[in-house]
Amino acid sequence: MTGVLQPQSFHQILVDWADTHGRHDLPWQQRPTPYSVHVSEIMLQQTQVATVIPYFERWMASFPDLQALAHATEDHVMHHWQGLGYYSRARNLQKAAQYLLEQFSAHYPRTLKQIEMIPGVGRYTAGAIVSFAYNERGPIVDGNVRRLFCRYFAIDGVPSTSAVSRKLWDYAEQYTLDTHCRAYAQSLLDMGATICTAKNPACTICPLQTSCQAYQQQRVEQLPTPKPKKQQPTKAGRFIWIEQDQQLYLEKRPAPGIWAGLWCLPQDDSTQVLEPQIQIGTFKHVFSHYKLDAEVVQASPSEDLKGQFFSRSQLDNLGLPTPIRAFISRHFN
DNA sequence: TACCCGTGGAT
DNA sequence: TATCCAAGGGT
Repeated sequence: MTGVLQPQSFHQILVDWADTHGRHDLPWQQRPTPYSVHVSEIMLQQTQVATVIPYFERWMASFPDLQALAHATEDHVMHHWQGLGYYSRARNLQKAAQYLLEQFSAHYPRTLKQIEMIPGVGRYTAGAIVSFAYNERGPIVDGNVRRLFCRYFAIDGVPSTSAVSRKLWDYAEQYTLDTHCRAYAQSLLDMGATICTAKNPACTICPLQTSCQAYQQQRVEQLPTPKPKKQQPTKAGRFIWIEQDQQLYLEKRPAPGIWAGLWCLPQDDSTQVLEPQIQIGTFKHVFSHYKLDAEVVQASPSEDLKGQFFSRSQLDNLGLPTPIRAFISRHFN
């Protein structure tokens, strides 16, 4: 039995391990700038690396810098985010570009505190930007670090609770040195992604095995403490199909709310149906916190339509929710 | 604190 | 098929 390593040793072991076994070829690791790091970190929130890569490439080609993003149309921005989910990330990213343009003349601030004031940037993302873009000291706690630390230090309790979260950030502060900052931050993420994984962790080849407290206690599979989950409700939804002259009527979804900023079939939230309606079709969709059981019914154009009619080719340049785009592609034309 | 906010990969 | 969960932040 042995205790945990001191920060210096811990740091060196991870940096050395990552030099050989870490990831070095991800698109956002090539010539990182504050902007490219910022974009990639936002896209990577709750989203797998493989999913992000093509989105990142398209984004950087269309919005190569803060100016391009700040001046882009919202529709253009949302079209680039279509399918990634959590669409407030995209709207916040553009807000951030406008904020940085106005407040900092398109130069990212240098301090963690200032970076954390950028719309959509929290404590983790601020630390990541400082680490990856500036190669300066920026503690990070994300899902990877959470898993690694909960196991390495044998931290009990649900990580999202304030007490455990505070412990995790305390360890992050204590174990983040001011040397090899970029490599260390990346090593934490790589360890979490390839060794200290949620399922079937590769303890046998882990460079921290001998001092990992969960490993010594044979509790690797039990940590971090899983959050008790509640059953998600199923909601019924009704969407309206209005077609005229080979064009389909869509409305832009308001913020806040689901699919904010995306174009969508108008939703009918009234509970009572006055008359039998012609049904175009149905679809089901699963969100992170509820299920949607939807039907789409036909209607005729009325007076006060707030949205617009679009031809099929025009739809290609809009941001639409994934299940709505799928439904339309099955039923339009 | 608890909930809101999407989608798709992995098992 | 069901469940987990993947570089979180805002309210």
